[in-house]
Parts: sequence; C-alpha cells; structure tokens
Amino acid sequence: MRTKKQKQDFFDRVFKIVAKIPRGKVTTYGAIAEVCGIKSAARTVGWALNGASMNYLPCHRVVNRNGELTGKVHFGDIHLMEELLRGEGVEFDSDGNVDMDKHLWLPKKNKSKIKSKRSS
DNA sequence: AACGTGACTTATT
DNA sequence: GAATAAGCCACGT
Repeated sequence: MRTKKQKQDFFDRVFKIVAKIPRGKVTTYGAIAEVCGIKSAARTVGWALNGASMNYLPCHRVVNRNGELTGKVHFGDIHLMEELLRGEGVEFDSDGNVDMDKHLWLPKKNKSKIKSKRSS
C-alpha cells in the first residue's frame, strides 16, 4: 500500500535509525537514506530530521559524509553540538569535524528489500 | 500542476 | 585538490 503513508514510513525509519545511534557515535545522511530504502535521498533525510526537531532524536549525532556538523544551522549552535558530541566521547578534528574513522556508525537494515547498485 | 528550495552525495571541470 | 554541475527525494508556495 504505497500510499501517502509511504512518506510517513520514510520519516519513521529515519527517526528510528537516528534514535538507535549509540552514544559517542555518529552517522551520515547517506547511510540513513540507504537504510531507509533510498540511498540517493540524503537530502530528504535532512528534511525528516527537520520535522524531528521536535522529537527526541539526537540530531547532533547525524553529520554529513565529511563528518561536518552541517545541521548546526537548524539545530541552533554548532558549538552546542560540539560540546554534546564531545561529552559523549566523540573526537573532533582541527576543523571542528567528527573523527569519522573512529566514530562513524552505520545503521543496519532490518528486513527492507533494498536494491543495492554498487557499480562504479 | 509546476517551480523552487533544502540539515546531501557523487561526478566532472 | 578545489570549485562547479547535476542528481536525488520530499515539502512549500
């Protein structure tokens, strides 16, 4: 029943995934989007979090592919995110980016039939 | 219904 | 390697 509920499903997935992010870890929009079923809709993930602002989702644990705190603008203060993540044990780079090599956490798909097309 | 925007990503110049 | 263009999906006007 791919009705309007579909989009709600997408949002719901994002919420759940973000909520599952372990403390002291971060993930990327692309990863979330992929697990949600649309790997190419990283922007939409941001939109989901946009509505999640009123949720209890740790949006500060979601960064872009570069480990950069992109959502700071809508979140309020980048400094706040830094402190939050630092308080969780996340290390930051000299540029104020998250150390992806250490704290990058990839969500796992439960049973979604994702069609992966990893061809370069 | 159509155009424009957006917390992104990848490819090309 | 930095900057620009295009692609992607959902929402707002």
